[in-house]
Amino acid sequence: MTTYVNVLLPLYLDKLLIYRVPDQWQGQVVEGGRVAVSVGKRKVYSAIVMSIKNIEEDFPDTRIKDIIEVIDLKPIVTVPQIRLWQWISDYYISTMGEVMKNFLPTALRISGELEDGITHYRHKESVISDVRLSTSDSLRDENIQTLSRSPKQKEAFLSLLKFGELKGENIEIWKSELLKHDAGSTALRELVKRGMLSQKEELRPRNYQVKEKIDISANLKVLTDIQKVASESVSSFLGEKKPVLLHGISGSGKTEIYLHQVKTAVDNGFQALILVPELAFSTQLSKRILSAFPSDVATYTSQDSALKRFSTYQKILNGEVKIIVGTRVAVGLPFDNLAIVVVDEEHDLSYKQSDKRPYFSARDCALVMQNIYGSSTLLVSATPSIESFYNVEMGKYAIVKIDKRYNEAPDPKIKIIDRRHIALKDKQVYGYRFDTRYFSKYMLTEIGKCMERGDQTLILHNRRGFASYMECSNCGYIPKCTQCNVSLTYHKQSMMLECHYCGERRKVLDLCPKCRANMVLHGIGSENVEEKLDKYFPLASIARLDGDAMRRKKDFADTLSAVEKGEKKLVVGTQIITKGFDFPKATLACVVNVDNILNFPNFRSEERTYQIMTQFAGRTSRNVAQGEMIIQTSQPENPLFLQIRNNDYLSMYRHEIEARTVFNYPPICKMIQITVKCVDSELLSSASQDIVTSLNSGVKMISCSLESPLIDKIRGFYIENITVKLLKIGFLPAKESMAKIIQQIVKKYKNKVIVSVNVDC
DNA sequence: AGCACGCCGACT
DNA sequence: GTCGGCGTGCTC
Repeated sequence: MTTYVNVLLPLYLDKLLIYRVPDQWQGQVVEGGRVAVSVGKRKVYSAIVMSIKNIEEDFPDTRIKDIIEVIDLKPIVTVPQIRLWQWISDYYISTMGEVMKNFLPTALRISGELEDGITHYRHKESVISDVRLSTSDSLRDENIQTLSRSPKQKEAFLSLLKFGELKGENIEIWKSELLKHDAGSTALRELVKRGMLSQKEELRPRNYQVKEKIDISANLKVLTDIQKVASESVSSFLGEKKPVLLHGISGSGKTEIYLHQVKTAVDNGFQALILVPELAFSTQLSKRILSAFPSDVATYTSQDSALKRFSTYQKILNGEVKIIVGTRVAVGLPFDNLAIVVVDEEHDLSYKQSDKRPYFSARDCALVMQNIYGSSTLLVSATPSIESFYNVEMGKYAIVKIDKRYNEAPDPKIKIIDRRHIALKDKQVYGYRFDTRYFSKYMLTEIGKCMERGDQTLILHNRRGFASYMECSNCGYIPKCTQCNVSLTYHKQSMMLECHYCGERRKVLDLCPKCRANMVLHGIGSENVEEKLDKYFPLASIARLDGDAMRRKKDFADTLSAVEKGEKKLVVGTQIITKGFDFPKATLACVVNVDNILNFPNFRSEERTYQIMTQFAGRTSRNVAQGEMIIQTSQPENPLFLQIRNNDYLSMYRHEIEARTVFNYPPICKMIQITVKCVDSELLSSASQDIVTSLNSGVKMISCSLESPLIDKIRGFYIENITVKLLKIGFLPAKESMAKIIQQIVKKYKNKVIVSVNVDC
């Protein structure tokens, strides 16, 4: 009788591998636990045991290796968790190995190599090497006496007594812990020399407490009458196991409502998951959620340290934590009795993983989790995604609306300015030529008034850098990236031309390299907006919050706290300033050029513009006073602006659904994007043409079109997109035939072109 | 996806 | 003679 295991490896592999369990590990392997195995010639991985088989005679295949060791005696994954992973792998046309790689914290993996037949590897997580210090408890007073003339050593010794734990006759503590409590390492060395301390190197479990900073005194607020009514109808729909879309304007207290729902679940002994957008963690939102619950709560995001993620993962398994506040990766955690999944800011694009496989949507996972875990789904937004609202209209979701603000603040006043007239009309007033092209007289006047009031102004500009591109005034030469088909962005502060796609940087050119004529600047970036405003309002202190500023974490935090304190009167920023930061003193929001967002070539750009504008306007309504938003555009006749002004979500929705029906876009159909990349443009076009042909003959679909994207070359790879539209079939995996054909194609063109498939993009 | 194996050009 | 280019095929 021999035991074999089928294991899942964190590799791009769509099958399980079989290993033999040698006698020494008999009876110790467990389904859902990890084993260490060697793969190929020299790699060692930790693999998850998916099934165990006992067979009378030996397996015929001689390639089968033995497992190296058993790592877990208890499962580290749960059955529903694996079912969700499997759904993600099937639906998004990925592999289980990749899904595992995406969701299993790195600390639960092994790194190692096989050398000369000997395995050198270590568990990243379980133990770290530390020094255990101990001192005799009975000699404590005597020792303190002796140390009276060595203040440093005495301090260290007292810390040990204070923070150490009593173990039999001795008081013990880990050295690394003690060093955190004002004990110097020299002092400790002396104490050891004097014989008052003994030290021993030991392996220490890594799973020590990572405490969240939680304000225990804070708790859930009592709901207002309006909130109570909404909360009760949410409860009753969720009771019927219907997903609920909670549609409430900003400032209506949606957070309080879902926190009460979460509390109910946890009070009944269940787990709860609150999903938040990626950027929400630098904002008030996560602090507010964390402060609402005195214990049982942990965060889980890809920005948390590996150690912290490991610790949180274990705590969920051990039942030490009931509530998870996390970004999209948190859907892959080992829940087992999950009662509710809340998706806050449900429309946010960061719920879709778009930078690496699997290209999953955490919002859609939340709905699938309802089938897997039996949990309820609560989607929350002030500006729901068209998809979710469509599902309400189709009767799949229930909707609960709140139209009233918590503090009864009036709607912000929204003014639309025609950019086409700015240069002509306002030029004479200011006498400048260049500068007045970008700010209307109205906008500048309002900013001035806002400053006089002592309030803050937020200025949104969706482009980083100083100028979009440089051009030769004589021959029209434009500096472009060598690796990507885009013009380089001019960054004045660093005096560099930078590619926003691959990061390539070059020195700024003063003269055209071809004809030695002067170079001129075109387009305006956030750096330039900041500079221009500084000219108009020389006495104001201006903060810039954009990707460039955010890269330096410390500076960003400093700027943010200055902004939150109200020290900065003008705040210039890219999209991040529209998200959940609190600007307590902001009463004016300006959009320099909304067309940058609106003209983005994507079928969702109008929806996004509506969402961003509404969210941005909401930044000014934290106050009781009426806020104002000014939007500059070259197409004020676009009905979208009327919808934004009137806060008329429904009209926007109807308009969008009509357009998407005519042009056949989601949510009317299911859309899959296949991206084909290759360094050789000829090979690329023949391969992608071939892919379209085989899809057309093999899959039943509405349409399949091939087009070059706007940026058709990035990092030296030429790119073509194939857009496939299929009939909507809910959350069933893309038709098996589709997946199969795509897999065949990927195989056929392997090492020639790179094919990636993005479902529901 | 990695990564090793394998078969042909320019070098100490 | 060898180093190393990247085409091909496998991972129990």
